Amino acid sequence: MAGRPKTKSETSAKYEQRKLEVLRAAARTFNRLGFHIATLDDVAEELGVTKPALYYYAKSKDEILFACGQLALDALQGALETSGEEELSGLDRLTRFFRLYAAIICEDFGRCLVLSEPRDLATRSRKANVSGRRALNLAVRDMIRDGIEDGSIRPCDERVLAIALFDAFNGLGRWFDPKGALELPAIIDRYLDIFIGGIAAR
Amino acid sequence: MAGRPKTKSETSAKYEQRKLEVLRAAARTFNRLGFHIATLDDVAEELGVTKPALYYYAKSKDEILFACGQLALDALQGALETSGEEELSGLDRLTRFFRLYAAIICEDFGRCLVLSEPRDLATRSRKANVSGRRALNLAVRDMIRDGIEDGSIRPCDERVLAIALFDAFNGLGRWFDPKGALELPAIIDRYLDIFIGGIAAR
DNA sequence: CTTGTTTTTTACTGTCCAGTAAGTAGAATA
DNA sequence: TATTCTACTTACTGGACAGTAAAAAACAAG
Repeated sequence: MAGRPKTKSETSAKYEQRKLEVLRAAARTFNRLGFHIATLDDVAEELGVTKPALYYYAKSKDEILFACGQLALDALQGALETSGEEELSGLDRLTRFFRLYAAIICEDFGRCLVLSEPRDLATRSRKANVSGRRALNLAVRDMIRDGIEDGSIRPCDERVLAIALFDAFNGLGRWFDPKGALELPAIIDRYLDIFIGGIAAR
Repeated sequence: MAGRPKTKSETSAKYEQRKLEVLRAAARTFNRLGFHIATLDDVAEELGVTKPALYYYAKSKDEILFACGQLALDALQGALETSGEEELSGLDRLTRFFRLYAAIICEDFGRCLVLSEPRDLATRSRKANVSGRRALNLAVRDMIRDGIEDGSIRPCDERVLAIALFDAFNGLGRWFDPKGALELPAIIDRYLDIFIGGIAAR
C-alpha cells in the first residue's frame, strides 16, 4: 500500500535511484534558497513533480535534509579512508584529505552539509549528524598530531588548526561558483599554499 | 501617536537606548536559536515583554535583523579605521584588523552578522548589508596588496587570501564559547600564528 | 484486457507566526 | 486633576507551509 515500509527487505534499485534524484533536487533547492526559506513545493518544482510525491520517498522535510547531509558525510568518510591508506607524512595526508574535502564540499550534497546547521535538524537526526561531523574533526586532529610527531607539521594546537581548516574550506561551499573566474583546483591549490606556507614573507 | 515616525527630528536618547536593548535581545535570540527558528515571541520573552512591544522599535523582523548586522558592520568599519591609521606594514595592519575583527565577531551583534546570510534579508536591506560586507572585503584586499608591495606579505592571490581569512575568523563567531577552555585572545593568537607562519615545519 | 502494484496527483487540514488593532497603565506636562 | 504622550498589553487576522487523505494515472504481469 504505502510502498515505503516495504518489509520485503530489498527495496527496488529503481526506488533507491529515484530517491537519490529527489534528494539531489532537495539539496540544490536548499542550497539555492536556504533550508528554511525553501519550501517543499520549491523542491518538488525543481524536480518537476508536486509536493506530495516527495512524501513517497521521505517522511519529513527534516528527514530529507538529514539524508542529504548523510550522503555528504559518507563521501567525506570515504575521503578520509582514501587519504589515510598510504604511508605518507601527516602533512601530506592532511593535504590529500583537504583536496578531497574541498571537492566534495563543492558538490550538491556537500554544500548542503556545510550550509545547514545541526540545529536545523530534529533531535534524533541532529545527534547522528553531529557525531558524523565530530568523527571527521577528530580524524583531522589525528593527522595533525601525526604530522607534528613525524616532523612534517610545525607544533601547534591541533584543535584550533583543525577548526581553522574546516572553517576556511567550508566557506568554499558557500561562495564557490563553478562558473566563476577561478577553477576549483586552482582555488584549492591557493588555499593549501596559504595554510602550508603561511602569509608572512621570509 | 505612533511614537515611531517622530518627525521631531531628535528621537529621545531614552528611546534609542531601549531600542538597543531590543536589538541586543533579538541578536542573542537569533544567535541561540537561528534566525528562522527564532520567533519574535522568543525575542520578546528574552527581553521580558510581549511581541507587539517590539513593533514600537522596529517595523519588521527583517528590519531587526538588518539593524543588528548594521551595528556589527559599523563596529567593523571602526576597526578598519583604527587599524589603518598608523604607518605600519601591510601585514601588521592586517594582523591588527583581524584581532579587532575576531573580538567584534564574538560579540552579540557580530555573531548575528556572521550567522545570518544576506539572503535572509529583504531586497533593500540585503543590498546595504552586502555592500557593507564587500567594503570590508575590499579594504582587507587592499591591506594584503600593500603588504605584498612593502614586502611584509608573501605574494599571493589577495582575493583568495581575504576570503580564507574571513571564513576562518567567521567560524569563530559560530563555535566560540566564552565559557570554553580557551580564552578568546589565546585563540586569536593561534589563528594568527597559523596564518602568518603556516603549518609546514621548516 | 484485467488485476494488482507503483508512483503521482488533486484537494484539503492544522498549525504556526509575522504583523495589526485597539485599548490601558503610568509618567510627564499643563 | 485633567490632558497628553510613552511604552506597553490583550486579542486578533491572514497567509504560508508541512503534512495527510484519497483518488487517479502509469506501468506491470498474468
